[in-house]
Amino acid sequence: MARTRTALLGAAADVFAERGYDGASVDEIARVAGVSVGSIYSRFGSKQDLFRALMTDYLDDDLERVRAGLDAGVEQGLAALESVLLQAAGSRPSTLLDAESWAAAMRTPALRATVAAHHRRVRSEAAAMVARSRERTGVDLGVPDEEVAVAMIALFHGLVREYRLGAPGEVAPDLYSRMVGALATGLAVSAADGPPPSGP
Amino acid sequence: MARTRTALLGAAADVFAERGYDGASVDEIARVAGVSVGSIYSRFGSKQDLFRALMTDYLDDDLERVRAGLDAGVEQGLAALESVLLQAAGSRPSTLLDAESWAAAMRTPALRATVAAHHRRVRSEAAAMVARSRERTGVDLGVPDEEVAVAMIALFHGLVREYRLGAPGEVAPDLYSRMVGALATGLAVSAADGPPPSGP
DNA sequence: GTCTATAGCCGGATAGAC
DNA sequence: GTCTATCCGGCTATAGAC
Repeated sequence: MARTRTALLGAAADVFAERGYDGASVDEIARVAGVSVGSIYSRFGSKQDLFRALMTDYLDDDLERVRAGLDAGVEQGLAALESVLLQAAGSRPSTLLDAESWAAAMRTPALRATVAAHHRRVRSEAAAMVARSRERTGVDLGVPDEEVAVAMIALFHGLVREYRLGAPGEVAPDLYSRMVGALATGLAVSAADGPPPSGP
Repeated sequence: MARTRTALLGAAADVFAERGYDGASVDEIARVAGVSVGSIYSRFGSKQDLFRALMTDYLDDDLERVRAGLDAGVEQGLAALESVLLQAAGSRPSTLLDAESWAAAMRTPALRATVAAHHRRVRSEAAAMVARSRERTGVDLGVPDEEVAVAMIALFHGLVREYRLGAPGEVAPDLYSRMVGALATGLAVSAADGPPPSGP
């Protein structure tokens, strides 16, 4: 039944996250899911295919989370970004799967296109959010929305990385919202002072 | 001889980077290094110990690169940061080993302390650089140097991640220096406008 | 210290009963 | 479709000659 598929993908998420792709064993995934190895192979055909299925699922969910987070940021202001970072960093499996998706994309040509496309979708969503903010506030940042989006995303992932590795309290959770705010301010000021390549 | 050790660590860097810890085989490392598996075990005792030796080596080198990059930034200004990012992102093995070090630290308790300590050292170097810039320019950013440092590091790693995964040209190499500049400007402006929690 | 050869194990995948 | 039992290849690690 479809129930098995869900349980299997859940178990796969936990085990692949905790052990990494190569470190994970099909046996353990089956055990955690409460089914037998045979079921995995009847449904997914191979360990790689199971991983691929998990990745597409995970990336879809991730895009949804990004959308929700960005909406919160637009509607409730920068302060809301603190909870977005806390939520993302709070889920250890998600954090590890995210890293795993990047590593797999870097190492497996077949996965690279999928993951890279996901990154472009996320970037595009973030850029749209920047555009909405820009239109609402009427402040021009002087650089393409896409570039602001890339910077925001990079800062986000980099902070989650530090946040998770460090001891509790080592990285302040509201650092993200404060730095995004400062970034926006800085870009706005620079744009107002001098439109980049024009005056002598 | 010590020659073997160097060759082995070089081969280990390449293979662990390309395959990941679990995906790498001792056999392949030996083959790439041009020695036999026996030599590895006589020198390092186990695959894990070889990996640990590689990590400490890699983290030391990384700290050196950070120092060099920060010095360039301080002396030649923000524009130099473009080449720093290009250099870091230009080395595929380094990028992958960096990700591997984070993942290993997250998953292996024995490695966590080592890698976390490295991150603190990097952070502290960056904070010292921020302090030097602050003293030189006389501009106060209104937040602790450490926090600016964390943000700069996070932005850096996040951008390298996007830069490497995306197609060539998808992420502009000078985005880092521009965004760090904007961040500094934004912080300075906010600090000048209103010292955070003081006025009514 | 470095090699070759091999032990011993573990994990991915399949066969075949139900 | 799900189970159990099994195959088989590859891996880490060691033994022993040089």
